[in-house]
Amino acid sequence: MKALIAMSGGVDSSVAALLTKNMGYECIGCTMKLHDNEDAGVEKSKTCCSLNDVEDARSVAIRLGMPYYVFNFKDGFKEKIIYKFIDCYENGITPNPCIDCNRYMKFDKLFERAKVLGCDCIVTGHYARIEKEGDKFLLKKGLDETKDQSYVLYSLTQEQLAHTLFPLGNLPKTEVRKIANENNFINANKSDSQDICFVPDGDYAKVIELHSGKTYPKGKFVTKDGKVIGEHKGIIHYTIGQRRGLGISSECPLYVCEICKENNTVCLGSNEDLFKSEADVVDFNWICGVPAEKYIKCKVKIRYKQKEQDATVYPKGENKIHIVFDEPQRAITPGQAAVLYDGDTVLGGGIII
RNA sequence: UGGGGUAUAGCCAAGCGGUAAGGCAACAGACUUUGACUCUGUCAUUCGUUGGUUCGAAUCCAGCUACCCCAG
Repeated sequence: MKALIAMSGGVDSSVAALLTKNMGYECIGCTMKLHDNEDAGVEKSKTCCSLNDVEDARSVAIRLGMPYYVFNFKDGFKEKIIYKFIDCYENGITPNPCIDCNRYMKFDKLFERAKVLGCDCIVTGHYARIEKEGDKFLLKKGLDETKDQSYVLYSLTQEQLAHTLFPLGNLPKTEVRKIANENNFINANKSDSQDICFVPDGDYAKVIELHSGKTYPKGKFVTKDGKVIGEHKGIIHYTIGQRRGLGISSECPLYVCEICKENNTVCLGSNEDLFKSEADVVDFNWICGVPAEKYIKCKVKIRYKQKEQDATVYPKGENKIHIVFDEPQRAITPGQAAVLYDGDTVLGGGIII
């Protein structure tokens, strides 16, 4: 059996590579070159695919005695992730590029590449599990609840699940670090990645302006009854539920309640104003391949790092659902993923509109 | 121009003779493979200004300045 291992240069994928090799697979290590942070004039090591990261990945691959390649996926990444990211923000929507990257890069382009190289499966360092039940593959949470990444993998199909390995799914993060240390991996104590990889300094709006070549017009901050209370910096700077950076002082903290692209306005209100009980979700992927036949009671996560919430889900055709939460949820945000769980098992997920 | 009122941080604001609360904003950390939320921390040696009274003044008194209101 032959495996293509996606190595970011971090601890997780390095340990995943080791474990895959130990399972007896013939392994090929690779790193996807997705963008150039160096171009943006930033060199920060906390992100994926910088030169340093490539060197770290290569170092581990060599130590493990496996061939190692760097794939240039910059064009595809720009097309599928960065441009979509920009498009969302321009329309007052808040994207999750990590999910798109998994979907279009790791489990599509890289998947294709694996086939070309004659690999039977691809391997990543995600904290999630794949189990087979009958003739269906199940996507389950990582055993380490604090690191579980099943949320960002909801788009996987049966075909992809059948040819994917998540060697870290059963391990706690502490154990992964320990294995890395025991094997003297160069990145054993490297900090976890965070922030959007193509936005290394946290200023995503600047990156949008850089890539789009546009500037975005200022507009009005309004209250829900239409009163103008200030000027915003352009709608790309805001997301639902946001408090920081509004620059408006008032009796109580103000939060972004609504972004209106048509009027170029941002509606502000209190924390209470953010709670809603229903959401519509499109582009929905049922992991098992077929929609539920009727409504189901399950748990739903509407953002990464949120405890899943009880809800009733109504399937609407092949790839849409309507969600009614038992308790109103704070800041249900268009563009973010809603992922359904039955216990540890991911039922599916889609994009909130 | 008369009469009255108010001046405390970027904004709002407590303080009423004993050594500058609090909220909002901002900033810095923590958290986090998205954006957010959240949490922690920082943020007036000085109270419009100049004098006076007092052991001690943001607090009391007087002048000046600015703004607001009512008259005209």
